Amino acid sequence: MRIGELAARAGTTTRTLRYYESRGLLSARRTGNGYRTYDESDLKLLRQIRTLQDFGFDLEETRPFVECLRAGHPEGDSCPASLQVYRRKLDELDALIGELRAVRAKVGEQLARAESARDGLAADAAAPGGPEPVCELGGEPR
Amino acid sequence: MRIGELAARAGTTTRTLRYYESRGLLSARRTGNGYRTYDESDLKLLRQIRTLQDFGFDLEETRPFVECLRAGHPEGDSCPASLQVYRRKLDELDALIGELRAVRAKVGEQLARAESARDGLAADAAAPGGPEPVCELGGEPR
DNA sequence: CCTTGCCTTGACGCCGACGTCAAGGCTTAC
DNA sequence: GTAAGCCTTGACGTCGGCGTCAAGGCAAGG
Repeated sequence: MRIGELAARAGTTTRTLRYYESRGLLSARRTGNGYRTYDESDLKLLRQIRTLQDFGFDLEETRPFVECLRAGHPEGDSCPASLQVYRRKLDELDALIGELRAVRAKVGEQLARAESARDGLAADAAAPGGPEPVCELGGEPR
Repeated sequence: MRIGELAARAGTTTRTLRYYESRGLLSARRTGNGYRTYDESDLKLLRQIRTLQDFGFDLEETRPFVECLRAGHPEGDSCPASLQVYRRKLDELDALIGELRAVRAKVGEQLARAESARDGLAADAAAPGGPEPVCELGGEPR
């Protein structure tokens, strides 16, 4: 099949396929007139890349999977290098999720504080004296 | 104070401050020789921006906080527009965290599947008999 | 023959938040 | 006077993953 069909079947664009080729992730045979041709194995490879991309892997991280498939393995993750990428990605995800939860907690705190400050503005103004009763909600949302 | 000192006190660079100014987030008086000058309120404003940036807010999202401070409010989040940004960010974070957890689960699954496939492979190889039982486990695409 | 619809390579555009270099001016210290 | 260390504006570079032209070639149908 030619590039347009492959792109359509993989749910992407020809531009993307040429880009992958430029990055050395996808290769193509050529017909007499210079057109790229692909077969089912290329589609499989492409789908592997797209799946990983959907998971948030960047292109370079898909390379081991691609090479694994090219080496004749049944799946892109049939090779140790691919498993390593999985593991690294899991660590990254855990770290990122942790950071995001910490940020979420802080932003939640800020919101609560700011809201109670607004609510408490009248109360504070009415009750002078004590040091800022600034909302001790240590509560974690979620 | 001049731009270098402000940058140092805020833990950032002069380039960043000029960039903020170009984006209309930070303003500066000028001395006779054209140098920018800042005061403590500018530092406060800048720190507000940096804090939000650390939380992952993009620059545009800090604008309401900046305008709130400029309007004379004691805190950048003393204004409704800022609270709205907080709420939007909380929603975004929740959504993002949810997606990441879903991805984490899927990647974890893939890893487990691939690892057990490898284990199975070894077992198959160790077992004398069939010639090349190359992995019929898991989901075949297509 | 002409249009339509594929395909080719090449190259610039985009986004965000700056980094980095260029070329030059002011001030202060020695 | 001259070097050091600030400052100025302007402009191009970075990173990823493509989008979007531009200019042209090839194949098939009417």
